[in-house]
Amino acid sequence: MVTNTKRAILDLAETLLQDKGFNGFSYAHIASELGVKNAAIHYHFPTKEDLGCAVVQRYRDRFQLWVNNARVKDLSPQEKLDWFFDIYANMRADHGKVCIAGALETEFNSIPAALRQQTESLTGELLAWLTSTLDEGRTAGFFQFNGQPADKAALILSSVQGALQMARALGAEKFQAVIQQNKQDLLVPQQA
Amino acid sequence: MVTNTKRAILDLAETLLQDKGFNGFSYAHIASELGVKNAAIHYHFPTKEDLGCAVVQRYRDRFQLWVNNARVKDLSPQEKLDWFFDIYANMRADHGKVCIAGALETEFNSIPAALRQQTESLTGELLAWLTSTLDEGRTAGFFQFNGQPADKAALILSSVQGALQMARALGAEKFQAVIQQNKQDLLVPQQA
DNA sequence: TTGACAACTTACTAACTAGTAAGTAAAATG
DNA sequence: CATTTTACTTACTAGTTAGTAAGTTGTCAA
Repeated sequence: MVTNTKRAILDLAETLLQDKGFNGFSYAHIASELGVKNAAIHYHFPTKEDLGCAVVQRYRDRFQLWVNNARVKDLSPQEKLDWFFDIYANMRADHGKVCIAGALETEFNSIPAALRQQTESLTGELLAWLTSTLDEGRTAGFFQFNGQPADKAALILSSVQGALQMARALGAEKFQAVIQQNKQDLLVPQQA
Repeated sequence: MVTNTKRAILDLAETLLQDKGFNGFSYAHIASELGVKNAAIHYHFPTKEDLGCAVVQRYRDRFQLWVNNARVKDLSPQEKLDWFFDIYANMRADHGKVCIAGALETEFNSIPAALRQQTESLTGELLAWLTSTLDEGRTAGFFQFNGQPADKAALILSSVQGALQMARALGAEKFQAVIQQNKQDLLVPQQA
C-alpha cells in the first residue's frame, strides 16, 4: 500500500529529476514543497539513492505496463512510433522536462551505484522496445532504413533524448524538427 | 596573459563539467586536485557562474578557431563531418566525457542565468556550422536527405549529444552505432 | 630601493546537504 | 481494551557548499 505522502514524494522527485537533475534538488526542496519535514522523506526513502531508484523503477514499470498493454501492442508500427514520440513531446510540453535516462546519464559519474544500474536497465528497455518496433515496421514494409534495427533505434532514441535537452537552449521548434526529421528518414519512397 | 593556475583551473573545470555536470563538482574538488586553496579559484573566478561561463566561452572560441581555420575550412563536406564526429569520438574515448552543451542543457533549470546564455550561444553555433556543412554537402551531391538542412542538423547534433550519454549506460558500441547510422542515413544510393 | 600590483594563503562564515535518534499521535490488530 | 505498527515531527549532527576579508610573498617597473 502506497500512502499519499509517499506517492507525492515520488511524483515531485520525478519532476525535480527531469527539471533540475539528480544533483539539482534536495530533501529540503521536496519537504518544503509538500509541507512535511525532511525526516518524513527519510522515513519513506532512507537515502537519496533509494529515492532515485524508486523513481526510475516506477518509471520502468509504467513503460513496461504500457508496452505490454493491448492499447499499444495492437497498434501498427507507425502508430507505435508516434505513441513513443508523443511520450517525449508530452515531456517537452510539461515545463520542458527532459528524459530521465538522459538526465541520469549526464550525471552518471556523480550518482550512486544502484541508480547507475537502474539507468542502465531503463535505457536498455527503451532501446529494446524501439529496436523490435523498427524491425517489425521494416519487415512489414512500413519503414525503410539501412543497417541494423538496433543501430537505427540507438540513433532515434539518442536523438529524442538530445532533442529535449537542445530544446531548452534553442526552443521547442528544435524538438519538433528532430521528430519530423526522424519520421522523414524512415519514409518509404513512393516510387524509385 | 593567462597564468598556469588559471589555465589549470579552466582545464579541470571543463573536465569535471563533462564528467560530473555543473552541480556535480565544487571549488573544493578543484582546489584539492590542483594543490591550491579554494580562495585561489575565487581569485581567478569570483563566482562559480564566472567559472562556468569562462569554460564555455573558451570552448566556443576553440570551436570557432577550428571552424575558421584552413585545416577544416578546406576539407570536403564528408571530411568536415568526419572531423566533427571525431570531436565527439574523442570525448567518448577520454574517460567517457559528454558534450558540454548536453550537460548544461540537462541542468538548465538549476544553473545561473549567464551560463544558460552561454549554453544557448554554444548550441546555436554548433548547429549553424553543421547546418551549413550539410547544405554544402547536399548541394555538391555528396549527401542525400529529405527536408531542411537545419532540421537534419538538429537531428544529427542531438543524436551525437545523446549518444555520448547513452554510451555511459550501455557502452561505447552504442556511440559508434549512432555515428555509423548517421553516416549511412546520409549516403547517396549508388543506383536507383 | 621603493612601491605597486599580481597571485596567492589563512581563516572564516552562513547556508545548505544528507542523514539520524528519539519522541508522538493515530490507526490497525490481536 | 491493550499493544503494536505506521506515519510522521522535533531536534539535532557532521560534512560540504560558495563566497569573503585580511594578510603574505614574490615580481617588476620607476
